[in-house]
Amino acid sequence: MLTYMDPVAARRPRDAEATRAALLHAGMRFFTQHGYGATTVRQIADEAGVNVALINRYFTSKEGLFEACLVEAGAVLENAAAEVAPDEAGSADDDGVTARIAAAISRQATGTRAADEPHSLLLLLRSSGDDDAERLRLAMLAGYAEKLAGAAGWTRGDDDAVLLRAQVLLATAVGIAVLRAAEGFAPLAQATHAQLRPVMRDTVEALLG
Amino acid sequence: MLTYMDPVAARRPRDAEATRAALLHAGMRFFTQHGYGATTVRQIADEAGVNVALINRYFTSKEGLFEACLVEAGAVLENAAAEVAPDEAGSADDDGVTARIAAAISRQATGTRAADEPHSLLLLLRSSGDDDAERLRLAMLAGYAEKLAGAAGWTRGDDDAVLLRAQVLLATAVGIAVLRAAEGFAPLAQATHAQLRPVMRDTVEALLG
DNA sequence: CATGTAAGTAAGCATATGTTGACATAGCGT
DNA sequence: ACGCTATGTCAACATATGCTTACTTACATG
Repeated sequence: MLTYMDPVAARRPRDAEATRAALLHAGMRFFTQHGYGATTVRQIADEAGVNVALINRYFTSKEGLFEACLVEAGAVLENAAAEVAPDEAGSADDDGVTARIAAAISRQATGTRAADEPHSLLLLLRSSGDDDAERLRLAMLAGYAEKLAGAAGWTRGDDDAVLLRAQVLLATAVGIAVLRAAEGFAPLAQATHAQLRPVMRDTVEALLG
Repeated sequence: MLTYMDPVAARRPRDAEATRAALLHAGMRFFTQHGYGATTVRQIADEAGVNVALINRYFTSKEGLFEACLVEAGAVLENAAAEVAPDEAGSADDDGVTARIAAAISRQATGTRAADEPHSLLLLLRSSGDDDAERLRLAMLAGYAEKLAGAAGWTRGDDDAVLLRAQVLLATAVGIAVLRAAEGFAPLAQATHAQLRPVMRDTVEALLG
């Protein structure tokens, strides 16, 4: 997890860690919004207020930066998943579980991220064409779905039908993120947590209840 | 070396309409799969087996081709929507409606399109950055959601809550399309209509029932 | 202060990209 | 057969792109 610093306060001169973080942040923003191929290294460097060559210094290549962004997005998502399934394993309280999942998904979609903070789920939908990155992002998405299924009592080796339903639930979360990214898609794009949660509640209940 | 016309392709005779269609088809494939910015006009022309310059002849620019692709995707989607809501307005048979919607979404996701046939919903998620194209794709997505809501009895001016739920349903369809595009995302990516339909049945019931 | 090293900069290279304009040719009406 | 026009080809352009190389500057350490 990164702590993004105030870009003005980030004037700390010659701080390798800070510029690395700035590049990572800018990369996530652009890769999420425009995809890998449509993003240029100069855009990223400008956004980060940093020289272009430093991308290659710190991340070897554009591709390297992209993979680093994927890993970062995965870490963010890991946190979100932890919220869905607290590790107290004893909770067989189905009603509580579905409610918590619904709330988590709704909050993740409507969550007040800083305006410049990219939505991690969206980054995981972006492809660079590179096989390594492809496997990485696929594994993260699959892992997230398994975590959802796990919250409903599923474990590896169990019936695939449950996992399929969890993946459809993930699909809903993904679709909401995608459609909300399109400004003007009312009422979904402007829906608040209070409005979205009951909808998700019904959806989760239908899929994992 | 002169690249004369492919001798195997039997010298397609000069047919403006055919090459226009070939370019449109190739464009849809590439724009859908790689996005606007990551697709090059030379890729499209090669795929279509046609000279690059013809893109500009028939569509003015890469941007023009993209907009034409959006319109084409909208037309395809229009057909799919017609399947959801046959125009016989008298059907207040809620159970039949939800079942039909679920079947239509499932079929749209798992449908046996030719392998090279792009999924229209996915193209509508791609952005070129151009404002006109942006409005176009947004209107198409919104229209599709309204059609879903309409199948559940909603009409313009009614409670937004119903439209919101229809949009979440559309989000599910979108998310499924996106995740199925990622090869290896089992079991969703390999799910058949028979497997997916009951899942969608429950989802639609929960959202619009 | 001197100096070695980490951090940052500037310029350029090789290739890719969208677009254009001049040219070629097939096919049709006359 | 002749030429006209729609259709298609080719080469070039201006710029964009990812990356490397040689250079400069700040800072910690002696």
